[in-house]
Formats: sequence, C-alpha cells, structure tokens
Amino acid sequence: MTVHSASDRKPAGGDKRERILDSAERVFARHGFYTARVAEIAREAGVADGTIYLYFKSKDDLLISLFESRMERLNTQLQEKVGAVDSAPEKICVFLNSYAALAKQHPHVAEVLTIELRQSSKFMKEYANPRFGDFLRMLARIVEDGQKAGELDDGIPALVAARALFGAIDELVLAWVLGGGEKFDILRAADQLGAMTLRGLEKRRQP
Amino acid sequence: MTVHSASDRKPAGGDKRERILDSAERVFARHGFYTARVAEIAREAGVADGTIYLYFKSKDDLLISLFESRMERLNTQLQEKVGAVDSAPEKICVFLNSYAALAKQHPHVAEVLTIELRQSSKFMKEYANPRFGDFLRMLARIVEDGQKAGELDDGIPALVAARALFGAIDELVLAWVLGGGEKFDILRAADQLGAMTLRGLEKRRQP
Amino acid sequence: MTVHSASDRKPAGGDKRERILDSAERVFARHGFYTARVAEIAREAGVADGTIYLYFKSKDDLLISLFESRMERLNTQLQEKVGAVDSAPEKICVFLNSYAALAKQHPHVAEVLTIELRQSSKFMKEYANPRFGDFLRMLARIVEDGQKAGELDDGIPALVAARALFGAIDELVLAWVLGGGEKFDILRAADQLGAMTLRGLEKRRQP
Amino acid sequence: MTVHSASDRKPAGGDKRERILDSAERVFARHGFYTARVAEIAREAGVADGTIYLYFKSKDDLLISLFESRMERLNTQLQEKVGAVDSAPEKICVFLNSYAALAKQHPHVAEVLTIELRQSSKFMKEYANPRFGDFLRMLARIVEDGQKAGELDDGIPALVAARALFGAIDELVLAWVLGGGEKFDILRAADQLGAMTLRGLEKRRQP
DNA sequence: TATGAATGAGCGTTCATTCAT
DNA sequence: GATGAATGAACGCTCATTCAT
Repeated sequence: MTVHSASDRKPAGGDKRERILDSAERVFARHGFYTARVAEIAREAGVADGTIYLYFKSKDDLLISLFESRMERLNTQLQEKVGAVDSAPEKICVFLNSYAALAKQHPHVAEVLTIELRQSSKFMKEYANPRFGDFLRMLARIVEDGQKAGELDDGIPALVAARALFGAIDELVLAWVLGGGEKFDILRAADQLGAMTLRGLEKRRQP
Repeated sequence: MTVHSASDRKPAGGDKRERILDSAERVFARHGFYTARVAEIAREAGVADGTIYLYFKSKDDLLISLFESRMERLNTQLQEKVGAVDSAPEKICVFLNSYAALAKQHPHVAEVLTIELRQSSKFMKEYANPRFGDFLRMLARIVEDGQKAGELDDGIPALVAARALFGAIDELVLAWVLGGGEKFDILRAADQLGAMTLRGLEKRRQP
Repeated sequence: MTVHSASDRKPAGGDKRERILDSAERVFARHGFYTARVAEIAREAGVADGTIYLYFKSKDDLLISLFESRMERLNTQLQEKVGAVDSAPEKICVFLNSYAALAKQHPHVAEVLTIELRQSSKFMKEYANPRFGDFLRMLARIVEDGQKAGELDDGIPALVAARALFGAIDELVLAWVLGGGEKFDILRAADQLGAMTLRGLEKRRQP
Repeated sequence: MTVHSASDRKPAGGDKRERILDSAERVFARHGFYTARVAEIAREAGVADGTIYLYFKSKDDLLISLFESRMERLNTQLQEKVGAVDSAPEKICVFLNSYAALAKQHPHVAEVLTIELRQSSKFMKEYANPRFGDFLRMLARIVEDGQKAGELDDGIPALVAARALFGAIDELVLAWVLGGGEKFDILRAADQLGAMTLRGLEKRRQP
C-alpha cells in the first residue's frame, strides 16, 4: 500500500459507483438486461435500491453507463497494444488477439458487450453508442492506413473490413463465453482468424 | 364436404398460426422481444390475444417457434443455392451472398435473427437452438470438405472458420439493417467479404 | 326479481365501472386522494388491481371521472329541484336546501367534492373541471335572472354572489360532514343561510 | 458584541426556522402538500434536507406548524382591525375586507390555507387545528355580540353564520388566487359580500 | 448544529396469461 | 376453435427520514 492521497478521503462516492457498475456487469451477464432486477444489482453491490438512483438516472442509464465505462477501458487497452507494433497486418493480429485476451480476462464484460450491445432496438437505434463508434473507427483506421501503405489489399472498403473483422472475433468470443470457456482456446482461435483474414482461406496454387 | 388432403386438415388453424408468426416477426423486429407486446402481435395478426395461446405455449415459445420457422426456411434456401455450385470457394461465396440476399429480402427476419438470437442468455443458454446448429454445421461442412479436398487451407478448424464467417456476414447484415438499408450495398459487401476471406486481406508479395 | 332484459347480458362492463367509482368514492372520502391506495379501491370494488386500468387511465383519471360522474348527477338533480319553483329567492332557497339534502344523502360524495375538489393545485390548476363550471353558472344564472327581474339586488355581480353562496353552503356541509353529521342539522342550517342571504343579517330599523 | 436580548439566544436557529417556513409556504402553494418535495423546500430555504428535521418532526409537522404560524398572524391582524370599529355590522365588513386584503398581500398563504387546510382528512380529522378554531370563534363572537346588542338578526346561530361567512369569503379568495389575481378585484368583492350579507340579496319592497 | 449521502418501505402501473362464454 | 375481459404477480422508481461525519 502506498501513502494515502487526498483522493482517499471520499472513496465512498466513486467507490460506490464502481461497485454498482461491477455488480451490474455480473447481473446483466447472468440474466440479460431485461431479466435482470435492479434489486439484485443493489444487493450484490451492497447498497440500497435507492442508492443506485443517486448515481444513475434509470436502469437504462445504468446499462449505457456500463457500456461507456467498459468500452472506454477496452478502447484504451486496445489502442495501447496496437500502438506497440508497426505494420498493419501485425496491428490486426494484435487487435484480434488483444480483444480475445481481454474477453478471456473479463468474461462478464464480453457477455454484456456482445449480447446486450445488440440487444434491443432501444439501444441500437435510440442510443448512438459513441464508444462503439470509436472502437470501429480504430479498427477501420488500421485497415485504411494499411491499404494506403500498400500493405493491405484495397479491394474492400476499410469500414466493411472492420465491421466484418469485429463480427468475426465477436462471434468467436460469444461462442467461447456461452460455452463456458471450455469448448476451445479463444486465444488460438483469434490467431487462426488473424491468419485466415490476412493470408486467405483459399489454398494458393503454385508450389 | 370435399376430399381433405393432409394440408387441409387445419386450414384455418394453419393460416392463423402463420399470420401470428408473420406478425410476431414484424413486432419483434420493431420493438425487440422484451419490449414487444403480445397484444400488439395479436392485433396485427388480426386475432384475439388469447388465440395466440392456442398455437403457442408462451411468448417465449412464440419467439422460439419463429426462430425454428425462419431458420428452417433459411437453411433450405441456402442448401439449395450452395448445392448448385461445386468448389468450396464457390460455395462459400454463394453462401455469403445468399445469406445477404435473403436478409435484404426479409429485413425483419434478419433483424430478429441477428439481434434477438443473441438476445438474452435465456435463449442462448436455456434453449439449444437446433436450427442454428444445423446452419453452422452446414457452413462448417463446406469448409471441412474444402479442406479435405485440398481447396482450402486447413490451418483453422472448420468450426472456428464457420463461426467467424457467420459472425462477419451477420455483423455486416446487422449494420445494414440498422442503417435502414441505405448506408451501403449489402450484396457488394458480401462479395467483398468473400474475396477477403478467400484470398486474404494481406497484399501478396511478388507472384 | 324482474324479467331479464337485454341489458342484463353484459352488466359486468358497465356494472364494474360503477362499482369501481362507488368504491373510489368511499376510499377517497376515507383517506383523501393521495393517501388512498388503488389496491384498496380495487379490493372494495371486488375487482383485481389491473381491472381498474381497463376502465380508467390512471389514479388521477379515476378521481376526475368520479368528479364528472357525481357533479353531473348533482347538476341534474339541482336543475330539477330549482326548476320546480318560480321566483329567484325561492330558487336560491331550494338550491341551498337541495345541495344540503344531497350532501346528507351522500356524505361520501360531499366529502370528496368538498375536500378533494379544492385539493391539489394539480386538479384546480391543470384540470378545467367543466362540471363544476356548469354548477356555478347554474347558480349565477339564477341570481342574474333574479336581478334582471327586479327580484334581487344588483349591487353584486351574479358570479361573485354565486361563488360566495357556494362557498357558504359548501363550508357548512364540510363542517357537518367532518362533524360526523352529529354537530347540527344541515338542512336547518341551509334554510338559515338562505334567509340570511336573502333578507340580510342586519336587523332592519323600524319601517 | 452587543448586548444580547432574549431573541438573540437562537438567532441562527430562529432565522432558519423562519426561512424554512417561508420556503414551505411557497412550495406548498406551488405544488400542494402531497406533491411538494421536502428537498425542494430545503433547497429554497438554503438549508440541507436533514436540517428541516432539526426544526420540525416531519413533513406533516411542517404543514401544521405553517398553519399555526400563519393563522396566528392572521388572527392577530384581524383582531386588531376589527377592534378599531364599534358596531357588529362594521366589524363584519372590516373582517371580510381585512381577510381579503391579507390574502391579496400574501397570496401564497391564502392558497395554502384555503386549499391545504381542507386538504386531506388527515389534517381535518386527526389534527384539531386550534388556531382555525380561534379564527372561527372570533367571527362567531362578533355575530353573537351583535345579536345580543340587537344589531343583528338572531334567526341564525352565530356559529352557523360565522361558518357561512368564512366559507363565502374564502371561496372568493380561492377563486381570486386560482385566477392569478386577475379575474376580478377581491377587495371590491369582499365589500359586495359584506353588503349582501348585511342588507340581504332580496330587493326590499317599497318603504 | 448542520450536512447530504444513504436508506428501504411502499406503490402505481404493466402485461403475459387464463378461462367463462 | 375463438374471444377479450379479467387477473394479479412483479418491479422500477420515489422520497421522507436517518445518521455518520
């Protein structure tokens, strides 16, 4: 432990908000948004029902805030990993692998993001979901830069490639999560997806 | 009374069941499963609320039945299209393109399958979803056969490739549906995905 | 029992609405609008909680509907009584006496109308309360006609006199109701109010 | 520091109690008792929510205390005005006029007293409301003394006349307050009510 | 005294499901 | 079979009140 800083004085407030988010993460992963009970989130967070409404406007807002929080963390971590390598192909592999690794590390987050994100039209249509936009643009940017640098084929629009890549890795993560993490090795699958995507599934003719 | 054929046995009934499924398709697409009201489905189907329970055990059962019905149709149509070409690479392209074409033709179905299928753990965990298994196995079989025939690279397990491919095309369809079908051409995107998957995103160094 | 008429077939619908209104009348009188529980109204009406919402949009709507219903009946009955006499002074006496008599007959109604009508700004400000307007205009019309006919002094605007008269008799009814009907004779008080209003409280100096 | 008088003992406290009452007066007038939020009263008083409970036992107690405070002031002021004239008829006119004038001066008070006083049975039945009793007795005493002095007709019990008079002027004030003070002149109306009450609404037949 | 974050009991309302007709 | 009025369990949210600081 380090010396206590001023920010230790009122950890309660920030702490409580985090505890509620953590609890919501688990409960939404367990039951899904609609089936989840606010009372259960409160109980697991160790706060009263009403306390949740001191930090979040509504159950909807709680889910949205959870998205924002986790996507922000995800984006930061991916950005970091991806920034450590140079070529576009490498970046793509690192991206896929890191996404899988983070999902493996936080299976509840993966479950919520993967399932609830698509969830109801309510969130997909009425809520802009800016962090997911950032996420997709980050991936599209990698592809676009690689195309401009001549590293990647430009026969496919960067955003389409990014969407498809996300869909592919996300589906793998979903299958892994729903299988309880025991059906296959998600990290290896991510590598295999990277290889397939970059070098192609079709066997090259020519010896 | 005239001679009754098998399909004549429950003409009114069968008709009503279909009308309810059609209505559910639209309403689930419009509102999402949890936000959808059984009464609205009944109204649009032109039947009384209670009538729905003569054909389906519950709202859950209605969604499941809708899945079964639409996935069955989807599988049949894909099977047909895919059976018309010979090589694995061709089959994959046809598969992707047909999936996109069917989604374009039935956007409500696409919306329901894409969003609600992943929906709540309720359905992903408690309901086996056999038709979706058939769907995935069909795609995995194509890959597997191609690998055995030496047409496709076998560096990736067939089921992993199938999952990834499904995730990719499904995500493209989702983006297309949520964009109101106006953001891009889903058929072209499916072709681009096919090319990328088969030949690889990475630019080939010297032939 | 009489022979069943056609209207006996579905007495349930209209019957139920009336039963809910009757129950609301008692419960609102007993607890006041805000303290009254919808569940208690349902219980006393012999229906399920949800049934109330088949006939009324909300608890607010239930109170408003109760106002409309009872004021309408009140207006009709007053109109009838007042129409039976000719001169304005007589009409005023009959009006006051009938109002008191009806309150005596339906003390719950009197309590609700007298207390809850003024209740919260919610109803006095946001809800126009057209029947109460009718009520007041009926009384004002009596005064106005009497003034035009030279029967009544026109030193006071008819609407002001009507408001004051209503306030006076209503306050007497309120005191009577809150006293459990045992503190004094409300019918006699109504007569005394009539006499005072018409002939004046001030003792006439010798003619 | 200056010499402390008795009222200096709890200057902050007393000040805060008054500020809370003033705020409650406005907020209750604005929203009605039940719809009013304790937090809003605290905010407008410039104190913390909890502080209110240092001065008042509950929200109910706050309303009761407000009644007591305002009725006490009202009674004192009316007493003063009424004491300045001699005859019963004059006292009655002054009473009505002063009541109207005070309502005009403090419309929030008028609104709270007029509406909330009748409010819920909770207050009319469980709370004796001694100050209102004083108020009524003051008016009844005027009438009674006038009757004994031969100035007023004794065909109506003093308390009934007092109730009716209060109801009349109170209703006029209510109408005036709810009309935003713009529909008519409440002072003139009070005078007209005084004249009508004393000399009678009925036109005298020939002298 | 004063604060205001935290509490948790309480309730209006919804809606999937039932069943008498 | 078909209806749709009726049911009642369930839950998100509010807000008066408390109490550790």
